[in-house]
Amino acid sequence: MQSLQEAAMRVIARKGMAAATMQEIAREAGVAKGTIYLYFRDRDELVEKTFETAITQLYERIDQAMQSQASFAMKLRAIITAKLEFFSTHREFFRLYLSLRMPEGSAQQQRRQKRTCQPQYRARIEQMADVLRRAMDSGEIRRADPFRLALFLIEGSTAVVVQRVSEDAPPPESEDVDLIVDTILEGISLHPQKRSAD
Amino acid sequence: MQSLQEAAMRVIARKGMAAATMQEIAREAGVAKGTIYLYFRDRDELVEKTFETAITQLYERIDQAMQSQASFAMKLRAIITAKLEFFSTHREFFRLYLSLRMPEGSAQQQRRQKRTCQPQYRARIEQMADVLRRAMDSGEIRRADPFRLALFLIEGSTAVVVQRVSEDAPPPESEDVDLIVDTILEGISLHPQKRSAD
DNA sequence: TGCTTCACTGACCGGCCGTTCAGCGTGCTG
DNA sequence: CAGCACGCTGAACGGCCGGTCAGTGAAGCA
Repeated sequence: MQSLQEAAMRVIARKGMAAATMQEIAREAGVAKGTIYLYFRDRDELVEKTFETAITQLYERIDQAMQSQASFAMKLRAIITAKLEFFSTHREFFRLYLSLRMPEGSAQQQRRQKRTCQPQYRARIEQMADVLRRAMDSGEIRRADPFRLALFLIEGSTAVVVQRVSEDAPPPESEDVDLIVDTILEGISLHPQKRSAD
Repeated sequence: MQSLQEAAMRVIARKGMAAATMQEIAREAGVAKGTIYLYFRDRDELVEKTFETAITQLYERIDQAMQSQASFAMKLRAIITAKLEFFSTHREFFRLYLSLRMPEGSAQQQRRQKRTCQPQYRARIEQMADVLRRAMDSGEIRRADPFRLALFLIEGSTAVVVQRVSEDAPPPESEDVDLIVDTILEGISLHPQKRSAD
C-alpha cells in the first residue's frame, strides 16, 4: 500500500535503515504492526518495493532529461539538474537511496538486495557510461574509461546532494548544477596564458 | 589488542558492518567472545578504535603527501595517489571506512559515531577544502565553493576506490590517478578549435 | 605440593525485533 | 437477527546477539 511505503520512507529518513523498526513504521502509518504483513511478505519486501517505486520515478525523470537534449554538455546538465531537483522534492527518499546503493545488512538481506536494488544502481552507472561513450565517439569529450568516469561523476554529485539535504537552506539548485557541470566539463585549472584569450 | 582489531576489520570486510557479530570476530581472532570485553568496553568501542587506528595511518600518508609538494596540481596528484595506494594495501579497512563515513545504525550507535568517526571524515573534507581555497587565492584554480568541490572530489575518488577494491585485477594505480586528476584539473571536454593548437 | 593470580572461557541472560495468528469489530446478506 | 466475510489488531513467540560472570587451568611462587 502507498501510505505504508511513504511511512517506511519517512521513518528510514529519520532514523536510518538499521534503526527503522516495523513497529515504528506501523505507528507512522497509523496501523498495527501486523497490518504491514497483509501487504508485504516481510521487512525486506517492504523496503525493496519502497525503493523500487521511488527509484523508478527518479529514472523516468533522468531518462526524460537525457532524451530531450542534443549535445553531451546539455545532456549532462539536464541529468544533474534532474537529480538535484528530484532529491530536493523527495528528501525523504534520499537516506534509503544511500543505504541501498551499497550492500549492507545481514547476509540474508544482502542476497535480496543483490537481486533488486544493486542492479538498479549498476544499471544507472552503465547508462551514464553509455552516454559518455557516445560522446567520446562523436568527439565531444576526450577518451577515458567511461565506467570509471560515470562512477566518479555520479558519486561526486551524490555527495553534493548529501550536503544539500543536510542544509537548512541549500543554495539554488542551478548553483550546484553549475559547479558540478563546469568542473566535469572544464576542470578547475586556470591556465593564465591560455585563459587571457577568453 | 592489535589482533582483535585486525580480526574485526576482516570480518567487517567480509560480512559488512551490520552482520559482523562479536561471536564471529572472536572466532576470527581465535579467542572466546568474552575475551574481547577484557580489551574493549563494548562493540562500539571495538569498532571505533579499529576505525581510528586505521584512519590515522591514512591521514598520516595524506598529510605527508600534501606537505612535500609545491604546486596545487602536484599536491592533488600526491593526495589521490596516497589514497589509492593506501586502500590497495589495506583493502580490509575499506568497507569499515565506507560504513562509518555516513551515520547509520541504531540511535545509540549514531551518537557514538558522531563523537569520533564523523568528525574525522568532516575534518578531512575541511582539510581538502583548505588546500583548494589556497589554490584559488594563488590563482592556480578558478573560484568555486571549496567545501562542495572537496566533497565532489573526495567522494568521486572514493567511488573509484570502491570499484578497484571489487575488481580481481584492478589497473595500475597510476592509471586511475591520471583519470581522476586530469578530470578534476582539465575536465573532459574537447574543444576542437582550441585543442588544435596543442 | 599447595596457594594465589590472572588471562581467558563460554554457557547463560535479557532485551529487541521481525513475524505469526487467534480473535475482534464492522458491515453485508439472506 | 443469525451467519458470514474480511480487514485489521496486538499479545505472544522465537531467534539472535551483545554483554556478563562464575569457573577453569596454567604459571609463578613459597
